[in-house]
Parts: sequence; C-alpha cells; structure tokens
Amino acid sequence: MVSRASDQAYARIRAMILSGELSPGTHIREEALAELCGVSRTPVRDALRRLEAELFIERNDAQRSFVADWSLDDIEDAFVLRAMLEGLAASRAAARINAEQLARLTWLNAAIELAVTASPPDIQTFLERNREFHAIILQAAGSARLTNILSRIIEQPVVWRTAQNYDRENLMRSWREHDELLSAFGRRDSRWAETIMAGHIRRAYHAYADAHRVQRSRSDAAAA
Amino acid sequence: MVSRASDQAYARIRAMILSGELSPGTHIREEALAELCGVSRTPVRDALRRLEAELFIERNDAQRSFVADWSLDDIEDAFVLRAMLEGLAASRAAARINAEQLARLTWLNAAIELAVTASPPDIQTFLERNREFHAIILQAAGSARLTNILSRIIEQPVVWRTAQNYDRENLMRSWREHDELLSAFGRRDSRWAETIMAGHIRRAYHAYADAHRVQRSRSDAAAA
DNA sequence: CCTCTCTTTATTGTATACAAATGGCAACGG
DNA sequence: CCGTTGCCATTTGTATACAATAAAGAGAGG
Repeated sequence: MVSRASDQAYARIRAMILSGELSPGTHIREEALAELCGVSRTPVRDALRRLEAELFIERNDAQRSFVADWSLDDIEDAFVLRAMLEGLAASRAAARINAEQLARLTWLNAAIELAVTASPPDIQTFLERNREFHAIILQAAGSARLTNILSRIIEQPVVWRTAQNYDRENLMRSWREHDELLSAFGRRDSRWAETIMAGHIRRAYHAYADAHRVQRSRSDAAAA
Repeated sequence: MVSRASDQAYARIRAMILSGELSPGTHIREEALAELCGVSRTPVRDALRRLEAELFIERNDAQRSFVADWSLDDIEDAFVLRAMLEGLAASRAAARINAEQLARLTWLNAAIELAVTASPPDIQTFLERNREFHAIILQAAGSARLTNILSRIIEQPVVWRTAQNYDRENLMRSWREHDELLSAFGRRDSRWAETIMAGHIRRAYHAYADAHRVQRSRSDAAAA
C-alpha cells in the first residue's frame, strides 16, 4: 500500500517549511495541518514523526511541535557532518563504482556544464543533475547506513536553499570539482575522491554563509 | 503529555530486538505487537516509525516491517561512522568542556576502573558508566545535530552487544583510553582527543569482530 | 496590586471501526 | 504440467470519537 494521505501530508508540510511558508519557530497544530492537507490527523501525525526524525521539526517537553530553528552554528555543523560523510561516501565509491555508474556521472556532469554555462544559468537543471550526481555516488558507496544517515542531513532546509544563491562562479566551480571527482573515480583513488568531496561540500558551506551574510546585512539595513 | 502507551510499546519492542527475542529478518505485525504490549495499534505504529528511523526495523515495498538484519559489512560501516562522528564529538568537546563535566568524567572513569579490576569484572556497571562517559562528551560537544545523528548509531543492537563479549584485557584498555581522553581534554587538545576517540571506537570494532568470529566458528563446529 | 490556584479550553494521545492494498491460493486455460 | 488470472484472507492505512494532559484565563485571597 502506497500511503497516499500520509505521503501527501509529508510532502506538503515539508514544502511549506522549505518555502518558508511555515517559518522557523512556528507552532504546528496537527488539526490545522490536517484540514490544510484535506486528510485526518492520523496521517498528519505520521508525517510529523518523519519530519521530526529528519530534523525539520522539533518537539518541546509537552510534545508540541515547532518548525526547527537552525542557528548559523547548527548549519555549519550540518555542513561539517555532510563533508565528513559525503567524503566517506566518495572514498568508498571510488573503490566500488562500476562502468555504468561512471558513465552516468560523466553524462550528468556534461549536462551540468551546459546548465551553468547557459545565459542565464539554468539553476533548476543544475539542482536536479547535481542531486542525481551525488545520489549515484552514494549508491556506488554501497552502504545502507551511510545512505540513511546522509539523507537526514542533505535535504535540510538551509542546505537546500544554498544553491539558490550560487553565482556563476560557484556553479562553475561545482562543475569543475565534479570533473575532478570523475578523475579520482577513474583512477579508483579513494583518498583523492574523499578530499575533493570534502572540499566540495566545504566550499558549498562558504557559498551559503556568504549569501547568508549578504541577506542579513540587507535586512539589517532595511530595518535601520 | 507523556505518552505512556507509545513509549511503553517502543521500549518493549526495542528490548525484544536487543535481546534477540525478535530475531533479524522476523516479520513484524502491528496487531500482534499491540496485543503483546496491551495497547492498541495506534501507539505501536508510532513506536515502529521511531524504530524504523533508528534502523532497528526495515520496511519492504509493501510497507511490511521486519527486524533489521545487519551484515558484518553493515556493522563495520556503523563502527566506521561512529568512529568518525564520535571523533568529531571528542574534538569539539576538548575545546568546549567545562570543569564540572571534566570532573564528572574523571569520577566516571574511576568507577570504570573499579568495575574492570573487580573479580569477576562488573560488566553491568562498566556498561552504565561507559555509556554516561560517552554521553557527557557528546553533551560537551554541544551540537544538537551530532547528538541526534549519533544516537541513531550508538544504540544499534550489534554495537550494544559488543561489550558483552569484552574480556578483561579489552575492558582495561577501554579504561586506559578513557584516561588518555581525559588528558587530552585537560590540555584542550582537540586533535589528540579526536584520534584517541577514533582509535577507541575502532578497537571496539575489532573486539566485536573477534568475538563474532569465535561465535561463528563455534556454531559452525556445532553444526558439523 | 500581585500571586496562587482552580476552572476552562485547546491540543495531543489512544482506541476502534472501516477502507485499501497486498500476498497467497485455487481454479481455469494453455 | 505450467502459467495466468481472479478471488479471498491478511495486513496496513485512514478516519473519527473519546480520554488525558498541558496551556491559558478568571477569580479569590494575601
């Protein structure tokens, strides 16, 4: 049985959090969401548990749910963890990747090149291909635990929004770093793959942090 | 509201998995567990979702639940992840730990020394103190994300069972490694703390793997 | 005027009934 | 004899009603 209602509620609530429609700290009431999604509280509760496990939602002592509020420190933590874990994934992938997966990665990065060199850059395509690129590496790493754990970090709201703020320079660097990863995979060089990936994620963190600072100074200026 | 029924179901099912009463691969039916716990299916479903998020339980395409079956490779993955993440935690803790936490760690390791030098060694006390020791380091690391992620790995069935197989030599080494960690914390040496912790976990892996091999060869001999 | 407590209200937890979907089995046809 | 198809039993998903608990507010006492 593919749970329609609970998946629907999950996707809907998640989208509302990602889009900012539900802002951090907002108190979440099950019944309100149930009406909003057109389902009963049961599947909504189900969705909330999943979102809680994925750190989209936090609960206080009295079991009340709130949209998780990520401090800048929390965000850096997430990136540090992601750098470590995706580095590990890349390392394992280098030793295990097969020809088909390598070909797919090569194709994907070619598509990414097209997207980032277009004018204006095609961010949407970049995001999709980039996502699949990383997913295939994770698949090639062949560790269910790693996949499970990483899925909890990769899709966090803040991480997700990062690429929205990429300028062309960052997009190009992403593409080149992917290309270097392909070289490391081709040579089955685990250490090289690991360090490239760790740096790749770390750069993404700085891209986010820079964009975040710009946004803050803008809003501070507007408030003054 | 402290959810009695769902917490109770969670604790009960988890205990059954840890004790081996529910063996890996076993198909889990919600209603059977509900009767067993004396509650309705609703809190059982809740508990199953939590256990699924913590990798105690897996679900197939048709949403059927099974007790997770950990291969030796999976187990090594878990230890590798744990070594990385607890290493990170130790590194952060070294920079942030306060006097009170350090004192508590010192006291705990003294208790551990007593437990491991007793004849016979007091495994139960060792487990409890060891658990708190690691918990305090995690707390001192001060990263909610790290805590969240690590809690999913530390309490896995296999990892939990490891210490049951420790011989006195391994228990003593655990104690000494803890002591070295205290030195690193006292000097606020992040790098040192990280490497000690990573080695500490890695040694625990080998202790497990050795015990596992012995068990397997025993059962193989019995089968022959 | 403040505070403490009791009552009221809002929100979450649990049970139960029913709907939907899956897996197995049997009967039919090739 | 094997494969396929459709039905039935089993299991999970959803809705709703009710119970339990925490938050909020009103009233009395200091």
